[in-house]
Amino acid sequence: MKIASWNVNSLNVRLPHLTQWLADAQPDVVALQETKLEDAKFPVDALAAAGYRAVYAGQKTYNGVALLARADTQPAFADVVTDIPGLDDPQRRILAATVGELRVVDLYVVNGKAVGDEKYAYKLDWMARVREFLAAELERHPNLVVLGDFNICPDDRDVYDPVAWGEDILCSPPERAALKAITELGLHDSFRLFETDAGHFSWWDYRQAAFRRNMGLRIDLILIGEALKPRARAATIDREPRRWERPSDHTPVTLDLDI
DNA sequence: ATGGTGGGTCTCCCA
Repeated sequence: MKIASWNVNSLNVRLPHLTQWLADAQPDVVALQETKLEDAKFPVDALAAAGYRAVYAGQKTYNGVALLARADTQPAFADVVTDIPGLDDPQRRILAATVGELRVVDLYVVNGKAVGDEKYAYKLDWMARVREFLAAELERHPNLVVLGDFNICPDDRDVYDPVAWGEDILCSPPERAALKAITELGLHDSFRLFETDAGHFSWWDYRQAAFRRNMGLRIDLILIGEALKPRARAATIDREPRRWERPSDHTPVTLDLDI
């Protein structure tokens, strides 16, 4: 099966891109971020027409996450979770569900704005709470996939100009440590099982013709538990939708699993 | 250091 993650930056604007990409790439499970839609406005019918079931946790204007699964090949979603237990947070950034043999956790990690900002403190606290949640999920569900927009570059290979970027937001040592604390639970960055070179990115700023100049970052990740590691067959970053008219600033990342 | 572009509750906030 093929599993994918895509920050669409407004599902309202990007619905035509999404349905085109679903038809082209034929993923089995898709995690979306930044849908920016209230649940009542989620395009359930358009996605059903495209062959996909959906679960979603959205809000107006900001954030919003959703999971899609092919209706013809995948069973209904089960055990849906939309909040980190014990965290009272109105921001819709997490969505967990079981799809057949897989437990899937979709994350839209806090951006953080700038090192030292109050949003940065919220980011680090949120990551620590997510880590606790994932530790519990991993105990219950060995076939765990954690994917989404992590808003953290794992290391300097994931930054177009690591010297210029330095220890700024998305690359600061505390952010990287927070991500490492999650991967050290036994969650592997699947892209790095197949590609060790620098220069592979999933996000490019809209400004300064960053995409054309490949001035990007790799911040969209698909992490898999130990049990799934031997089942991983290929990981890709599909840059094609970033070339389309009026694109999201992120492009889809995928993982093929022998499952 | 600044500003560039794009999204939405659209002359401000967020990324």
